[in-house]
Amino acid sequence: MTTDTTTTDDASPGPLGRYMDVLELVAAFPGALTLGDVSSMLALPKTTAHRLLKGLVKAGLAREAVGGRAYDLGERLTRLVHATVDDDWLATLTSPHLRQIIEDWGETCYLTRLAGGRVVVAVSQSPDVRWRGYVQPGIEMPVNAAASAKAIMAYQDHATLAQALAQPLPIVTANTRNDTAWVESELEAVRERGYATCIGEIDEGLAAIAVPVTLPDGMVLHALAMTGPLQRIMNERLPERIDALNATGATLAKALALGAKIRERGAN
Amino acid sequence: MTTDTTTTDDASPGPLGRYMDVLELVAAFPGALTLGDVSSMLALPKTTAHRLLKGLVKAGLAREAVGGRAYDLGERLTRLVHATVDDDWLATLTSPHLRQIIEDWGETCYLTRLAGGRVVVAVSQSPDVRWRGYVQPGIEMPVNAAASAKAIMAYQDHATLAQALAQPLPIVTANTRNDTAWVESELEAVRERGYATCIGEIDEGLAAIAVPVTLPDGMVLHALAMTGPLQRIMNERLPERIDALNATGATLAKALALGAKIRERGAN
DNA sequence: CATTATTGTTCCGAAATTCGGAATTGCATT
DNA sequence: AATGCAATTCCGAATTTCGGAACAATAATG
Repeated sequence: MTTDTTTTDDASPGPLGRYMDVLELVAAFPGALTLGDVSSMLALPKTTAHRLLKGLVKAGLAREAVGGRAYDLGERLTRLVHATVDDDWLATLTSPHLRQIIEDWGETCYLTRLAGGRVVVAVSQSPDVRWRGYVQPGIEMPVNAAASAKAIMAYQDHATLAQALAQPLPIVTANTRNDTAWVESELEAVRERGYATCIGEIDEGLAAIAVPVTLPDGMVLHALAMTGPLQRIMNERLPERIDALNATGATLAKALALGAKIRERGAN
Repeated sequence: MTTDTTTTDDASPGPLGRYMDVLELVAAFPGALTLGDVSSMLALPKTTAHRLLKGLVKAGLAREAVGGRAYDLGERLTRLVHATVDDDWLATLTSPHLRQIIEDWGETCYLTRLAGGRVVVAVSQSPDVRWRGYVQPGIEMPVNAAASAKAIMAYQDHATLAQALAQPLPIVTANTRNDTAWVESELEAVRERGYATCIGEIDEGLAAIAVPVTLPDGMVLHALAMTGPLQRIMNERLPERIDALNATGATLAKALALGAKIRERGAN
């Protein structure tokens, strides 16, 4: 009778829950994770672990390593992501420019884009490997906290903005605010200054600045951002940083527009 | 023959089969696929489609678009891939060099690496978007056909090679051979010439050439390859191409070794 | 503004699946 | 040979899924 009420319990792992746990583990130790490892690390009976792994393999999410005694990720998984995220060509197009910023400033910078009403990271470049985990392609940037999201949302029509604000806005640190009025005032400030900030609203010690990337037709679908330790980002050289971002942003806008046109031409 | 559903039936979709079908569909129309679409396209009852979609959402593989009336891919999916394929830093490191080749030769080129006994694409750059589908990161290169796989496998110890040859070797075109003896002679030829070829063995009209990337310690874990239409790749300028690949390969070897060292240092 | 289509969601019994303990096979080491 | 360990198969009990039908919510229409 251990089954509690669980009517429409949102917190339940769902049918795929354990499969995902295993998959996550496989991803953590690709090509080196054995059945026994899964069994003991997740405290699952050997039989169950075995069935889950085989299920993943059959689904194409995982595959057995050549030795046969280990598992790693399946092709289907990577294919799914790369097929969907057409940020692929976008990365090719913009990486050099982002790298230029790194050389000049030594800070992590990234390009975000509006996708399905959300702002997600499209391309990111960092001088330090340890930043990789922070801004990964595909990660969503909340409107009420991230500079890059503010920079984009400040230039959307009312409907898009309203939808975004209707979503639950996360509270991450003590500096995060999630009341609609505040967000709107923040966006107004962005429109006045021409750039957006995130001051300890996602991580206490970190700050980010972002500028909108305005396409030739006047639309803003992307933002270019730079992030790093709060003191270093928000120091007296801030105006210079903004100028640099704006300059690169203008270049990117042209490249993006051209890229979209070429891509469209090929999609017949 | 106990029952109709045979016990170890390899062709069965498995428990995740229908989930994957739905996920595939979501990936095909990200942010625009509605419940009804899934239901009718996969000929599933509305109820079933609904349950599958919710399951995917709960697992983090999909998520509802902001409007609430559509679905797109979840963050977890992209995160899994990007976290696993630590080709992430590798891409950062090598993309510029690959792009240089594109500028010089106008052909698709890519870097493969040995991962868990298989050769998989790590980074790929192409002048033409339409090539994207061909060589995508994560895709496996068969030892008996792909130039990049031959280039790597030619320099592995006997055990590794034996394991690779023990795998089922795919026949893709009329030019594909999959007998072990032939593969070994092909690898011997690679060691003599210093480069590997794939002449219509994966696609009738396409060819590829690849050189091993020899790391400072003498190990070969990567290959650098160029691919394109058969007549264009295998023409009289072939020696020049090989030279170009070798030159870039030497550069990459240093960069890779350094990158690995840095990465190792940070993993404490 | 009322009405009608359309789409998304909940309910629930029947059916099929998973669950995991125990026994078996296969592989590598001593 | 013999042993130890990991992977796999077997199978009854229990939980889950399956999908038709009713229901609710939203968009389209008169």
